[in-house]
Amino acid sequence: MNLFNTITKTKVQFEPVEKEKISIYTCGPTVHERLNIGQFRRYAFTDLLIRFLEYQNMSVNHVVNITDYDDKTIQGSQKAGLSHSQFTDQYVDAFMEDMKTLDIRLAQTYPRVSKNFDEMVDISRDLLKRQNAYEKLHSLYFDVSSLPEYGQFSKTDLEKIKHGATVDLDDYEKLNPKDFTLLKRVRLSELKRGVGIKTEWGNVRPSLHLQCAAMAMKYLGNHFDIQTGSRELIFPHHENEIAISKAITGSSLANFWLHCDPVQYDGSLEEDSIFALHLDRLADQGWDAKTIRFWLISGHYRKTLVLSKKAMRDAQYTLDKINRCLETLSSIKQGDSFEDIDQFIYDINQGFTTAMQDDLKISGVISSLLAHIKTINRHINQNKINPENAAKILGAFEQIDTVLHVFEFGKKMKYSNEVHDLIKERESARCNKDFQRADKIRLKLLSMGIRIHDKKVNRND
RNA sequence: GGCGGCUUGGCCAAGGGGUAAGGCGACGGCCUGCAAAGCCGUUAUUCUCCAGUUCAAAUCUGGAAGCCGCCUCCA
Repeated sequence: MNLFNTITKTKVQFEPVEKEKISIYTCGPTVHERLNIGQFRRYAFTDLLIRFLEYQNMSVNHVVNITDYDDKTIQGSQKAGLSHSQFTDQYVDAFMEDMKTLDIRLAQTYPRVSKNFDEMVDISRDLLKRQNAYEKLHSLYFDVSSLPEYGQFSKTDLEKIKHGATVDLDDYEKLNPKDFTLLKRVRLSELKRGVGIKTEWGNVRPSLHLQCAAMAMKYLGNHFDIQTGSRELIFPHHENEIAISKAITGSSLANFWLHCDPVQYDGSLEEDSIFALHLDRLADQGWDAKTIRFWLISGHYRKTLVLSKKAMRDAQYTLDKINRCLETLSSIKQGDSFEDIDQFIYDINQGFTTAMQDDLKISGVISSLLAHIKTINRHINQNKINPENAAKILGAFEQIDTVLHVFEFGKKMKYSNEVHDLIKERESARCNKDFQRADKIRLKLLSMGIRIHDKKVNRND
């Protein structure tokens, strides 16, 4: 399998450190607010990766950190008048709930920053000893000049970056603006609220870079397989994480670094900004969780994904098309035998596997699926599929869905009695050629959200 | 100001030296009581623009424009 590795900036054959036992770290959320839909792309593409590795019989140990201790959570809890854990717990719960809704495979571990301070302090001490870090006014900073390869990962030329472009340099006391914070001394007001970890340098809180580096090393070791994140994390966050790791162990932490592109929102979903588009806001607008999931994974992870009403509608159309076909397959009672069914099943599997192995090329997956759907529909039209054939095909799609998790199988329609009666009534009206009445019932059913497809299985759309 | 990425039909999206997959939409046909669904067919002489290399460029090279990301406390 090939993956695009940010270290080499090319697609590289993926070789696990330990055969069939893959370790993956993903930069998790800061729990000071509800995540918006765009922020889930990172987890969605990682989900696709993990489930595909598992599809290929590898076991995956996945770690996602929870940043529950930083400026935003500290300030947020103060503002809300809650204890730190009261404040962060509600957003951790919301995050887990949303992950469940999006059917994203749970990680093995969700370590919290607030429970792993010791390792962060240890690393800082180590860096200080190795002279990769220095103390200034009760804060610890990483000395970037101590690491010659610093900047290579993100292709950053330190001579050319504009210092203070995104932060106010007056807030820092670093020797060199290029250096980054490891441990930051807490403010007096924060100290009074009990914020901060006691160390030999004073009461401090860890920087994001130190947090991720420490937890990745603690839970997955000094050298593991894959770290995933979003493109905007490459610099400075991942560059700094790698710097910490290189200074201590000489390794770049993960062998493979994967980054997804951002989500762009066009403003067509009842909110001006994507920040207001939480998962439940989309649900309120009638978008199904599987549709949202399909939209999230349906664009290649290294391409900008557009969020719009049309994009959601397109996702739903495509998904419906596939589901309709699957549903028809499952209702086949008799038919002629599908010629070369085993070859056809093989093609379905190959189409999927080949595309996924090429850096998770989901567009290839979808176009292959749709081509096969077309073939299946053609055979159904000609009555050239028998129940055994249908079961085999459904089995192949079920296999694929262990990775995608978007299809609907054997969705048993729980029609109310009223609906049942209406459908029956319409059938008899049609038999009696009372089409006016039949059409009226069809309209009524439609208003109830039920679409009638004659000569096919009645289904709820 | 620096670094990096992207730009393919009305829209979404493949292809990455050999003559433009697929989906949505639109149009025509089959099926249907009519629809819907499904099937069949049509829909880019051309890939943001300009120049170059080549027998051959959407694909390679150089330049321009537009959009996007990052520039050390957003993760």
